[in-house]
Amino acid sequence: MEDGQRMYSQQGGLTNMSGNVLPQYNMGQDEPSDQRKQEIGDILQQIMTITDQSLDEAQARCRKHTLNCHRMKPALFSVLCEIKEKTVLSIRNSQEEEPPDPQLMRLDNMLIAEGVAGPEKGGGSSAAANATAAASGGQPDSAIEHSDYRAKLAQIRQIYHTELEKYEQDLDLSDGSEIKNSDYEAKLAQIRQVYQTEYGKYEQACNEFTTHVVNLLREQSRTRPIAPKEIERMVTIIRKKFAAIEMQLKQSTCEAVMILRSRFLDARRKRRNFSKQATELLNEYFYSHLSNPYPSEEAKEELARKCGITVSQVSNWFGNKRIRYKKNITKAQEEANVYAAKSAAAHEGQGAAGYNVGGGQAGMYMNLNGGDNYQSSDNSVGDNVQNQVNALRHVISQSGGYSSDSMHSTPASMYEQHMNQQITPHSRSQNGSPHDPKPEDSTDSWCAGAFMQGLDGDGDNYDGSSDEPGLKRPKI
DNA sequence: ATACATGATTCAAT
DNA sequence: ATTGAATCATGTAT
Repeated sequence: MEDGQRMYSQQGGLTNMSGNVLPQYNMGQDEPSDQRKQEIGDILQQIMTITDQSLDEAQARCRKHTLNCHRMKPALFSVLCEIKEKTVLSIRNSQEEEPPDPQLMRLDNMLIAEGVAGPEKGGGSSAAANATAAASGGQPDSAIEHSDYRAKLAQIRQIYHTELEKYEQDLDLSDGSEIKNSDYEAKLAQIRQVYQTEYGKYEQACNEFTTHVVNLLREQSRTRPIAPKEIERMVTIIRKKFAAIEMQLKQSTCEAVMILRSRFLDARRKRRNFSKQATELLNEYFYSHLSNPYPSEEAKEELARKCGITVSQVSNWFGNKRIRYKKNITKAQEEANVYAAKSAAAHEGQGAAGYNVGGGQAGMYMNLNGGDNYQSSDNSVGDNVQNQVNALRHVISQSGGYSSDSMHSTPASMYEQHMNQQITPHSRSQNGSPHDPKPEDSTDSWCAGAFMQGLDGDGDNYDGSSDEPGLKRPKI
């Protein structure tokens, strides 16, 4: 802005200055006739006044023409150039070459990171190419009037504003509620597309305008002295002004991406419980493969299909299940131990008869699990037996939670099976998915067993619609 | 209001 | 790439 004004005023000043200076030069040259002097005077007059007139006046062109055709023109022109040469030194040959705006760089980086402005992903480069092509191609010829520029500038500005509005509308991802994965992709693609279109337009407008101005200056340089450097400066000034628009565009895009992102993540965070049936199926699989609860990819797919959830969700579920099962087992073991010890001390013989299977195994598993340190909420495993029973029951209900009513057919056999495996460690098999990832040995490799027996837990599963939220587990 | 249950995410290890 | 572990965030029960 400041540069522009300075430049313009400088040019204006120059011409005025020439008005002061020129006569001296002229006096130095001896002119034969009064008529010539008269003509020169006219020319000077024209030169001096031409800057006071708006160039879009109709006669401007004709004046320029007459001026150009005047036989004294070359001489005057050279003189003007000479003068300008001297004055132009003060033009502050600021090369500056300021480093790229850090904020712009930041925005650029982010856009690239989000895949909005990246080089590939299609579209971007071609849009730019189109823009430049259009800019260089759609160039009307040199003589363009001032008003044209005004109009053009106004037009550009208007386009910019309307586009910005439209853009912001697009960003309004409305449909407040759920955003699914596909939605996210779609919206991101949309943003990218809008951005690229806008950027293309921006570039086109910038180039067009720059070319116009350059051409105008070239045209004028036939009449008044304009150094190539000045034109350069002009171009950089224009670019700078357009950079503000560019910045705005990029900023808007960044904001859009951020909004989209946060909303998407929020939506993704929402937890919907699986259907009762789904949980049942999962639990069924889990407990019937307790020795090796690592479903193969195919098994996962099947489970996913049956449960109406995604494979990722199945993976999530099994991941959570395994770890929680294990945790609860240890908890149960600890507490069962305490309980067993206490009850044994209390009434020697048949102490924890009902749990003794579990208690007996607990020691085993305890060894396996070594010093486990999950954050037990209350280790105040007090003296109250009832508390412990409750705790145990709770734990058990957690672990075996699925069985409730519909599974009456299997539990015994399942656990039996499991127990057997306890005893014979290297008995993979079962439905054994042949090459499962982890445990080369089913039984004691992954936390081994459980002891939840006859106690049924209420598989506390709630109902919920099963949509397809984010897929993270197997991040492919 | 609080605690718990549970699906999802993150992070490191392999 | 898959898993275990920790953690987050939310829905539900108390």
